[in-house]
Amino acid sequence: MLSERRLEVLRAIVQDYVGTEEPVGSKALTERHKLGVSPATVRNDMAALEEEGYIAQPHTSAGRIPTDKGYRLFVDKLAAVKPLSSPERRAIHNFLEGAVDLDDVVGRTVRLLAQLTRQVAVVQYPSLTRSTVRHVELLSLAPARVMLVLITDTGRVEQRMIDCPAPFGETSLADLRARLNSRVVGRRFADVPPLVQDLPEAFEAEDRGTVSTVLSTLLETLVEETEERLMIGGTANLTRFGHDFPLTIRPVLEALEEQVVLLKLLGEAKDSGMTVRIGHENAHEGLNSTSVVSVGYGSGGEAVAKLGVVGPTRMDYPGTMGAVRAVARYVGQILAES
Amino acid sequence: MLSERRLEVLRAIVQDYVGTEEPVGSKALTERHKLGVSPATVRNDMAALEEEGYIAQPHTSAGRIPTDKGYRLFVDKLAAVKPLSSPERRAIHNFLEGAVDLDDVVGRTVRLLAQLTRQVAVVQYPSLTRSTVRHVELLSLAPARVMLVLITDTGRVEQRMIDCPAPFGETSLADLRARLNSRVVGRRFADVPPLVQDLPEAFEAEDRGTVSTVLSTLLETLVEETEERLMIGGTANLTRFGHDFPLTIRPVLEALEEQVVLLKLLGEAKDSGMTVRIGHENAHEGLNSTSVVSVGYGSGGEAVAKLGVVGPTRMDYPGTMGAVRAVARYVGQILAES
DNA sequence: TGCTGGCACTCGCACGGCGTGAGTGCCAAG
DNA sequence: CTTGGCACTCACGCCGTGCGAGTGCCAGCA
Repeated sequence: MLSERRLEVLRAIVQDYVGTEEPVGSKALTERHKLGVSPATVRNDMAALEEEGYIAQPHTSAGRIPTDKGYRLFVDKLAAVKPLSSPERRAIHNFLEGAVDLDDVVGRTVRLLAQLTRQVAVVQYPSLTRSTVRHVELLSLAPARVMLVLITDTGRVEQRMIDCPAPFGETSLADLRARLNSRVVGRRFADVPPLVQDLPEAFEAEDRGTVSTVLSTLLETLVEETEERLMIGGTANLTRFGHDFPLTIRPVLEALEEQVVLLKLLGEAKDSGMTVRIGHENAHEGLNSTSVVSVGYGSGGEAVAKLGVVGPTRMDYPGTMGAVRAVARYVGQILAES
Repeated sequence: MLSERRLEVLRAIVQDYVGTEEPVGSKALTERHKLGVSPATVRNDMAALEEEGYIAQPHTSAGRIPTDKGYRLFVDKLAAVKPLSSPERRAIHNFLEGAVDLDDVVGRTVRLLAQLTRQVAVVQYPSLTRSTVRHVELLSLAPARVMLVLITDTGRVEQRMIDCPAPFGETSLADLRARLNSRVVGRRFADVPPLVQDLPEAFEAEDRGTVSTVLSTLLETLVEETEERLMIGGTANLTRFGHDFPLTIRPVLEALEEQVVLLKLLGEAKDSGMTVRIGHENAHEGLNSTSVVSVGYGSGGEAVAKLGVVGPTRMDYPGTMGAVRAVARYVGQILAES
């Protein structure tokens, strides 16, 4: 177990390195932090910390920088999430307040988060699986062509074109629309399937094929079409990464373009509470020199999607975590209102 | 007027510089191209071209590189758009063929274009103004709350929440829905306003306020909500820009994040035919060292939106223009089919 | 008049040696 | 266990040099 002071030294190293982006030495440390000991002592502590793998030197006889393991210890034990100032909170609220629809909410959130953290922001659209049905609409576009429109409580709208096996009359359509809505409105997606299973039986034999087709399309939309979408922003902040550019930035940009990768990334995070993945903890290779801070958000008490930021492992964890948490809360609030 | 050979020299300079990314000298030129004259002659020609402002030397006694003006002359007079190979065409077609909805079409297009040109691709969603109405749906969510859903022939779906001035019955709603659709389905957006103007008169006095509200929301959606959306991709290709990184890439990433800037950029392009804006011809400062190749595309013969790529001024213009034009054609085709 | 080979000149760039200084590890004393 | 002292180590920046690609000019030739 590391002594109290050694942890303090680690904390100081992380803070200084995050601030200056330069390896930090024993002398500079004692000058900037009142540790109450001499540089020589700090050197001993540093040697111990290095032994344990919490810090490393880029070159012999240069200062130390934290390792992934060091950052991990820092966020787990040494860092308190920094709450935002109240002007900041107000700014967030005002900024999100003006949103007119779901796209706008997500768009504003992503810009806000990018600006606040000065890093790359990722916001997942509220997931379909956990939300509830607000309305199902059926439109007859042609005798044997129906459009299914699904509206969710988070304001998301999905539409599907359906080619029916047989012509389907207006009255049957209205009947199906009414029955469908009376059964599923207000229900969570996961609960829908058993509720509509027996619907075909209520119809004439000739219509049953179409009803089944519509139902299966609806279920597909609910389940399979839980293909999550997301929005990213603040990629320009990547230029602040480091001086050794192309090598660092390239794989990150590539990873960000692969929505699949990002979705997996967010998916791996805990469902509740904040998740911080540091450097090599990220499965995707391109993100090995970045950290991802993510958290779930939702309209009710429950999380329906996740948002977060991607930045260099050398980031201001307390500040970033504070911003991410605050934004998630406010977005949840906004979603609940609309 | 420049002699035939001098134009030929300019063409050779552009081609070589695009290929090697290095200033090109007289000797190298004569070696790689059979100009039939000696380096000394080429030197004289280069001096003349420099005099006219078509090329410049980065440092005294280094090779020449084309100026914006030089590229302009090149694309206007010296370059033929390079048609794609037929395997490439087939690949485009196959890749776009599988799209399931509008988002998917746009997403695939942007990835395709980025991959093909190895640059940043920008695709505008089909504009609302020029398309036609496929269906208007009205849903009663609460006694005085109506949702308006607009479906366009390009597959786009827009929804709006409407708070009614007075409760609005199901029958009135059905009535309005029927009348509305019979008048506007198949119409171009621009033609809709006069067609619905007198609709309120057909309703009871108590409903007129609501009908007016719905109509004005619809018109707003049609016109004001022509706020174009767009999708970008291939930002990772920016890393191939140059060696003097952060300075070059930063403003470009920033510009790309501002959808407004991009929309203006595409808006400035000609409505028909391909537009190439080179370096400082771009109004936005961050894009002064990039060129933008854009073209309109549409489902019918007419353009409904634009797409293009953003790359370094030092780009393969013939190839890029060929790819952009080909992709635009195929997308138009796909849109017409669906 | 226009093209060519020759020639002297320029200057960016890569290379190698050198001095500097921040930072380290070790040690002996408090 | 802490502290001051001390010798050692490199990364980094600076500078001078040589090289070579490229230029401009000029005189000769078709």
